[in-house]
Amino acid sequence: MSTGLRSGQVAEVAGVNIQTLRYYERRGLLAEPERSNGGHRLYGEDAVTALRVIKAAQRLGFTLEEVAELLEAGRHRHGRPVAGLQDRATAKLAEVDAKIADLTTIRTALAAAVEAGCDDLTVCASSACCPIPFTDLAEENRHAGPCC
Amino acid sequence: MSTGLRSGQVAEVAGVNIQTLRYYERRGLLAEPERSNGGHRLYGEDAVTALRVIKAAQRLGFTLEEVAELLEAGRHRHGRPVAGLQDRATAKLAEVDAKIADLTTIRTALAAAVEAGCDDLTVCASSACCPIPFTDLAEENRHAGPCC
DNA sequence: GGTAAACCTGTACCTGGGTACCGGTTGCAA
DNA sequence: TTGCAACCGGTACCCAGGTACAGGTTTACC
Repeated sequence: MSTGLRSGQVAEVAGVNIQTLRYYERRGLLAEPERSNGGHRLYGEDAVTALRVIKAAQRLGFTLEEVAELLEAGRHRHGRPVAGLQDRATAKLAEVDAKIADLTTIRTALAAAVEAGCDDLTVCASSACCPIPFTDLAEENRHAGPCC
Repeated sequence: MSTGLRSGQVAEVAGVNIQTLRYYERRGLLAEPERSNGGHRLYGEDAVTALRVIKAAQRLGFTLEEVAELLEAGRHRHGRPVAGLQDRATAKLAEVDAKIADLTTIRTALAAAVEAGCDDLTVCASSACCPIPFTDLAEENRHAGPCC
């Protein structure tokens, strides 16, 4: 049996904190590795791959909870696609689109404020000529997303 | 002197929680209002405006801390523009642009994964034909922003 | 066999933006 | 005047995704 990588090495290679490894293990994202006689963790190369997958999924907008489910499903899939991966990815895509749209609105307002040379927010708020759409901004729900 | 609005009314009109009013007061975002003899808060109409400003600024991407600074600066400006409002808005604009760019990258990867009908992330990670750019995703720093 | 670095577990803390609960007052109307 | 809703201050808790610290063991190298 290969001796395996120690936690510090895995953390270094994957660019994460050692504590994060243990955190992911607790959260069920990372399989429990072998141990040395003394109880130190000994990881296989696959742990590094697993970390890359987690990081990538996170970047794609999945929460750790969702990543855990996806990985769990992958663990006992038998040739079949992971339940809902396609659906979830499609839903995420819609979320990302919504976020982009929202940020674009924000961007427009911000650009207008810069353009108009806004001086003081409080004054702006009670001046008719300020381009910042205070009311609209306050009204749209804050964390864009067609979410639950 | 006008009797003023009670906290429940302000909260209702501005669409925030009563606790939030007190929270903003603690954070220095909302001026301390008058009090009734019994110690109940009595707000003027301007409090509602102030809340709209805060909410708008938040939506524009400023943190409460930044909003507090901006308002504080506005409080003792004497005709001059608020120190740095233009600069900060411009910087925010750049941040927002960076975020949009980042989300666009994400969107592309996500769309590719959907398009390719990806089945299982773990399998994808070790298959050369998967379009998800695992390495790139993991490498780009996670919270897009040219920030500090 | 000594010693320093790496590792172990468990628990507490961090950020940001609030929200909830508690036991005790006030305000207002009938 | 009595009753109940609204309010008060203070403190604790929520979310996600980690990070830090304390105090004790193990590993690795000389």
